[in-house]
Parts: sequence; structure tokens; C-alpha cells
Amino acid sequence: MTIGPTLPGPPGLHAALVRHTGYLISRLGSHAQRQFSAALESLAVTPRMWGALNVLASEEMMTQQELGKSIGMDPSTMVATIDELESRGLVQRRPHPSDRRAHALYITQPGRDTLARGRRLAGKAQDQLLAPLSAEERAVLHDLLLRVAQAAGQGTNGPIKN
Amino acid sequence: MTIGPTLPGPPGLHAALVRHTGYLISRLGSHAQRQFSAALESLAVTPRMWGALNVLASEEMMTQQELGKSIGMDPSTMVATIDELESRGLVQRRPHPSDRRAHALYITQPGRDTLARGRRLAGKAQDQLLAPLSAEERAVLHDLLLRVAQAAGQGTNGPIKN
DNA sequence: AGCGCATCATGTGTACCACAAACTATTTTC
DNA sequence: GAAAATAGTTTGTGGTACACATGATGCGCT
Repeated sequence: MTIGPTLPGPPGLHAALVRHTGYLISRLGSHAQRQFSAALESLAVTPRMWGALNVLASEEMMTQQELGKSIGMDPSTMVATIDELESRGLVQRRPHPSDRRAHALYITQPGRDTLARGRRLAGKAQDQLLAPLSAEERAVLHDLLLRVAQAAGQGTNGPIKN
Repeated sequence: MTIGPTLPGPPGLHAALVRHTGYLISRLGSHAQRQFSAALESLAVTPRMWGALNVLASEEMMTQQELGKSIGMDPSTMVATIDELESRGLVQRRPHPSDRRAHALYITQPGRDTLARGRRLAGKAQDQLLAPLSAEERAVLHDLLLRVAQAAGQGTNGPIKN
């Protein structure tokens, strides 16, 4: 029956799990990610790449390290991400003016175009995801998540380890 | 503490991304998942397995399908999950009384013990994750996430037994 | 009775992502 | 300058979701 990307059945989350906010976040997170992937599929851009483009578009030149910190992405994950973006001509690696170890990253015009289209698609996906919430509720949700994200935030000092 | 505004050291999500609730959810989701993984590591139980135990503990006999739906897990993922749990003696696959295609799943006493310990650990992890929020805020967050999760994951069908 | 289709469990392969560890080239620091 | 720190890279591990194909079984309809 070829149902689309959405879940076929009527899976109702089980009460025992619905209690766990952490579980909810985790679950919803992968769902959101998937939804984003699907939304951006026509651009052949993964959420990770999209995040990178997003940041690069607003900063004049960044190193991979800086970019990684900006979006909470591991340096080793950055490599493949930038490789891909570069091979697609969406960003460029240029020699860093003052540090020959580092690369200076620049978004290209095609990169900006892709980003613009991606933003529309991502926006739509988000609207769909947050459909059950009012604008006000969305703002509240956003605020709460942001605070949690920043606190739990990127490791550097990962005491979250346990 | 480690909450840095965004300066030299402390992380700090980039403004361009911080706007996207979907991105936040996705990001936070994988973070939460990893945190759970780490928390449950001493029990050698993955979040997925923990979720399964959780549900099995409150239902008298389920098929893998039912379990899968309860926690939003794909049937093909269930197999490995149950395989693992069974090999550990935490759950049992018994012949289903009325459908020979299906397996009837039962949690064992060791499974319940593991679950109990897991709940404590998971609770701690969650407290840590939600540390920046007050009890009230946590409730709000939970409610919002739940609504999103229910709408997103499922159609609208909500016979969430409880 | 028999046939076709839905369903349960399963296996295989793909995709996404994070992170640790090891290594090279380079910059900083002492 | 030699040692320590840093940017980028490669490789391997762990966790998860999902699509698709398969075999066994159940079920409805003729």
C-alpha cells in the first residue's frame, strides 16, 4: 500500500513511556530529523549540511572548528559534511589567511540559493511538525528547548558523560 | 554551570539555527538519546531495549507488533531488540496462544529488576537534562512535546491507554 | 476446499548522526 | 628549538529508523 513517509498505522505511544520527557525528546528528535531529511531530499542536502549552510551564510569566513562549535557538530563529522558541500559547489575551502592548518570556509552563490530553497522546505516541515501547537505555544516550546539545549549544550566539558 | 552566553569557550548555538525549533528538537533528541545510552550503559541496555522493557512490564503479553506500535519502533528493529533482550534472559518469546505466526512476549523477573534499576538511572539522566527548568516548566515542556509527538507520530488516533 | 491477500516475524541493506582514537601538518608555548 | 596544543583528517564503533523482500501463517471469499 505504499504509504508515504508518514507512519502507517495508529501507533499511540504507550503510557509507560509517555511519562518520560527524555524519551519523548529523543523520540521526537529522530522523528524531526527524519522529517527534515525528507523535506530536504529534493535538494540532496542532509540536515547536517543544511545546518552548516545556514551558519556559513551569516558569517564571513569561518574555520571548520568554528563552524563545528556553532552547530554542535563534531570535527570529524565536519569533514564529510564539508567534503560533500564542496563537491557540490555549495561552499569553498580556501586557505586560511593566517593559519595554514585551517581552512577558511565560504558559502557560494549556489550555496545561498540552495539554502534559500532549503529554508522554505524546512519551514514547511516545521510547521507540519508543530501543527498541533498555537503560535504562542510554539514560542514557549522553543524557549524551553533552547534553554535545555544550551545548558545540556555542547560538550567541550562533557560532564554529561554520566 | 557552564552556561556561557556564547563567548570564548562555552559553546553556544548559532543564532541562525537557534531559530529553528525543528532543529533544536532534532539536536536535543540525539543528545538525549546519547545521554540515556550512557546512563544505561552499566546495565548493558540500550534506550531501545529499555523502552521495550518498560512497556512489557505493564502489559500482560504482547506480540512484537503491538510492542512496536507502543513505542513507535519499526518491526524490523524489534527483532534485534528482542533477540538481545531474550539472549539476556530479560524477556521471553513464547508461542502465541492463538496465532502461530506471532510471538507472545513476556518480561522475566530479571527483566523487571533491570527495568527498576534502569528507571532510576534514566530518571537521573532526565533530571540532569532538564536541570535548567523548574518543575512547572518541565510539565509544560512535557505537555507540549507529548502533543507534538502524538500528532506527528500518529494520525490522530489516540487511544492511549492509561 | 481452495485461493489470494493481509499479517507476523525476520533478514538485508541503506541512511543519518555522534564520538573516540590515532595521525599529520602546523602553530604556540616554554 | 623541542614540547604541547590545535586544525583537519581517517577509521571504527554505537545507536536508531526505515524500505524492501521473504517465509510462514491466518483469514475471508468464492
